[in-house]
Amino acid sequence: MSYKPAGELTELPKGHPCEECVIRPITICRRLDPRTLANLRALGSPQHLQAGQPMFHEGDPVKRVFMLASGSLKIYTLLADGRRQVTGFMFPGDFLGISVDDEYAFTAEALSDSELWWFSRQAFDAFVERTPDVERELYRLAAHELAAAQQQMVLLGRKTAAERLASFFLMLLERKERVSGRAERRFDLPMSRLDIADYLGLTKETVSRMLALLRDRGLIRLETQDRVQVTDRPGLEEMAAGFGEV
Amino acid sequence: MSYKPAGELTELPKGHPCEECVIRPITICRRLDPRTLANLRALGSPQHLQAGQPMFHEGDPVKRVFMLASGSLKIYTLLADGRRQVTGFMFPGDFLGISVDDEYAFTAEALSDSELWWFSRQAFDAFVERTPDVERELYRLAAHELAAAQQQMVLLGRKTAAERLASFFLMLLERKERVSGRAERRFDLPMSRLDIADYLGLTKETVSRMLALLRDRGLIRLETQDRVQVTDRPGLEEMAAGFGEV
DNA sequence: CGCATCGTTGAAATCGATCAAAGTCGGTGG
DNA sequence: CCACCGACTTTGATCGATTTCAACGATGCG
Repeated sequence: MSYKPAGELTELPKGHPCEECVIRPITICRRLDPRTLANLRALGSPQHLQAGQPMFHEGDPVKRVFMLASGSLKIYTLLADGRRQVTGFMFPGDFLGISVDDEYAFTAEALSDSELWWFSRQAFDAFVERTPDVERELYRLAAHELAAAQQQMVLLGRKTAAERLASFFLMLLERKERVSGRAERRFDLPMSRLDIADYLGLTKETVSRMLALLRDRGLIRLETQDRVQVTDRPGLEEMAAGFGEV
Repeated sequence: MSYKPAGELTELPKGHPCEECVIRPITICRRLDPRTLANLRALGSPQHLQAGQPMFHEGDPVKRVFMLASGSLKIYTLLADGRRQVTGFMFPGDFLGISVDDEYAFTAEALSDSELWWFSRQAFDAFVERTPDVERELYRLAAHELAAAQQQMVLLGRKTAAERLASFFLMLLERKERVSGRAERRFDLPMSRLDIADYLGLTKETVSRMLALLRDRGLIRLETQDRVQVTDRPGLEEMAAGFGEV
């Protein structure tokens, strides 16, 4: 195991504006800048995940901290009878696994072949202990994620199926823009229709139908099954905000 | 204005297990112990809110940090056409208002006549700056709240109306137990049926019907319109977990 | 090329929403 | 003390958005 002292993780961009930060419940999922990412590659231990392979399960003890280097993951919780709620997706650069509890309250599973680096939990904790500013950074990230969680509650509690899908697409587009730093017109859907449905509190059939609806209204175009082009962004934003129909 | 230097806020119980901690999106809502509460009463400035009166609105600049001393509040977000999602309720001892952003992304409104104490945002920030352990405490609280937010996503995305109400009741009961430190059989509903509906992503009529259903199944009894007695807790827990019917 | 998986589309069913009316509660004033 | 008023809650009947069930189509891999 090529683990190195956590004290070397000083390259974490503490003052970074971090608008693209994403934290998962009881986790930090954070987009790191490329330079830092390169540094972390050297410090952590690599791990490969094939598409569909779980990174950990609900109830697993929390022993590691992860950073996703390539690929994508879904994070979900199951009810006893199999109903599933996807609570988030992870993309390259996201950081995950910090927790105050002893067990994961969810499962993380690779959507596509993925590569990640990990650090032992206790070493990371020690690093945080030694580096006071990181504490603030973690808190700031958590606060951002709380805001995102609140938005998702509005989506799940009060938005229609079409509004949910429009909101989801805008989220993916905006995230891509924050990462690339420039306006984007298209984005990928690395997850299945079922994954999207379980994220939006719908069924895969409804997702498929709403996809057709957005397409027929000229808001989007499906370049391929897993690639979307936004053809009318203001229209999509109206739809997401609840002005799609009266 | 009787504001005092934030440096005197050293009575915050940093090592406190904090299982009853509640944080609202972009906020910390934290149950403080009675001794600390007494200290804060002396340090902060008091404010009264009558039932129905908003504490602040979405878009207000975040200038203060609040602690609820008595009464209760609801926190909600509105969509453009008036649809409302209540994202949380605040109870005595909860702490609220820490944010990394400059504006509130929600509205907080008193459910009943309430009393709260506030501290200026910058003074509180300065206090946090000066007291490194508080940073960790804040982060720990945020992580707890993220776990709660995830649970709420499962509720809103995948639970039936009856399951939502059962889950909500158990939440209120468990919260009361954490605060009192002993088993409880009853709890109050300071919020209206509409508030409950907007929290659970339902309508007030459905809430009323599900209330009748839980009552008719012998899981609860309505002592008064706003006071519930749990008569079959295992049954209520089954219902909340999704085993109510197959 | 054929199979398996995933996605789309159609028809019927259902849960919760909406519309409507009656009941309850607390407060107010006669 | 009681009658009335208004707001909230409950209950009933119907409606509709989304789900469920079913079949068909597309895509990708061996």
